[in-house]
Amino acid sequence: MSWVLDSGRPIYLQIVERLELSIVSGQFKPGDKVPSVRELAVEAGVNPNTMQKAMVELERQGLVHSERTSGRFITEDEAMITQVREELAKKQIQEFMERMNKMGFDGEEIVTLLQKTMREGKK
Amino acid sequence: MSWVLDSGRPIYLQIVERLELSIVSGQFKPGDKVPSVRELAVEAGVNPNTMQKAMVELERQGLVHSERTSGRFITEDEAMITQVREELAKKQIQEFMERMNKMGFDGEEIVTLLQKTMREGKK
Amino acid sequence: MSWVLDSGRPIYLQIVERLELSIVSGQFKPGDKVPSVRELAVEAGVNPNTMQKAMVELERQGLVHSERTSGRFITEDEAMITQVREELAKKQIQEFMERMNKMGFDGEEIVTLLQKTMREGKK
Amino acid sequence: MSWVLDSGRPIYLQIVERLELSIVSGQFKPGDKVPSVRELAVEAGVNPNTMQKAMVELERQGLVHSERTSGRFITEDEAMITQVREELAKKQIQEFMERMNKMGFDGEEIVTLLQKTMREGKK
DNA sequence: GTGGTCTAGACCACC
DNA sequence: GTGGTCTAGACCACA
Repeated sequence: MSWVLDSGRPIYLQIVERLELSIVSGQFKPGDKVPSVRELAVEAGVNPNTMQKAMVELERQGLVHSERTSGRFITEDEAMITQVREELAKKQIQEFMERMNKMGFDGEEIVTLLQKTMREGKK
Repeated sequence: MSWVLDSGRPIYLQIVERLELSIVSGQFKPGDKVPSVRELAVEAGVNPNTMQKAMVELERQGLVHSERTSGRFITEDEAMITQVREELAKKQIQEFMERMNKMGFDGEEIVTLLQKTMREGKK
Repeated sequence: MSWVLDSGRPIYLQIVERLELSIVSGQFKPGDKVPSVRELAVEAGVNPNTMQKAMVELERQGLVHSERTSGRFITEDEAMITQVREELAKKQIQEFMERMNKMGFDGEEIVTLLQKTMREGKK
Repeated sequence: MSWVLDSGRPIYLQIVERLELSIVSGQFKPGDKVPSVRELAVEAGVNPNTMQKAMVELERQGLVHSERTSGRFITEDEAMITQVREELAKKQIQEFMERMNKMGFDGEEIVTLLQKTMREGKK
């Protein structure tokens, strides 16, 4: 048993993930201007370079694009956003099932529990 | 947007969770002797006080109990373990659904995707 | 007429290009160990971060991969190298033809001159 | 591996080359008046002395000549222009072939690729 | 020793 | 003001 106590995860990747979520969940809409690297860095309490690194990654994925002097913008390619949304979902599902499996729940049990939880949630 | 970058979560609680998992998943079995606080602290790379705090919490829950002179042991009350197992599962499920909801997936979609993932996993 | 006097080109991209050439031309062979970021940075007279940025780009392309503690290595996927070789060639050709066109040479003339140059080169 | 990162090439020579191109490509026509050194220097964002040096070189080559009081003019000797055009072309070709050779393409391959590129360009 | 990450602070080009 | 690049120097995990 050797543990990494949370968050050996690079900050810039945590930021990337948060921004991906903001985009696929519609908090940022296609075409929206993204706040400047410097602003975001201050908000997040990180160095501008770290934020920059995160933005570069988002750009590589095609979720945002930068206009030299006017800022960064969310892609207007909604198919791209949908695709990322599905990738993120898949990742969430796999991690979730891994954790559940580790606790000894098999697929059917998971589905059953999930449906039960949903039913309770509706009440 | 104001961010806490990962894990303001107290270390000892992260440890508690990991130990709970080890127990409900059967890595530690009912009646097993738990390694000494010092050993565990070294393995986890944390201060013994932190590990101690984690053990106290597990005791409070009833998952382990200490025999004054001979050390700590996993509870033999399997019902208790089962109960914790289900609580943990419920927590996982709720967190999972929260994250999925945030991405705009509703309950039905989640179940569908999950079943699809299971089918793929079997191949 | 507004000029950028050479090399507004980022250093890290110039480095990337040089390394691509070294790889596709066989100076670095598949599986070869790449000198450490720090060594390369000293040789090139740049900051290690700049060299790191270049290596990350090469990695993204798949031309090299890094082994956490033992260093970086040229990919052994020769098809990948061949592909990059062809991309680089295509780029060279297009830039060349653009320049020649700007001087008023059309395709046929270019080929003719090129063949003439080759014949002279052989003497 | 020891690198000179781009363009130790003197600025005035880079300018000379650009002006040669402007002439042989017909942007400046035989007999045209050349803008003043000051104007050109401002456009290019260089020191007037640097631009002056470039003009002197062009004069040496015979591509422009200065009329003491009325300014500088492009030569009307079209044969001279043609000659320079061919020299520039030759230089381009040689540099191009050098680069391609370095990547391991031989003459025939180069011609083949070039013709292929031309065919694609026409579509 | 390796790669990877992060910070702090600077300069540039563009508009 | 924006994004982009670069330097200098630090710390970490891994083995």
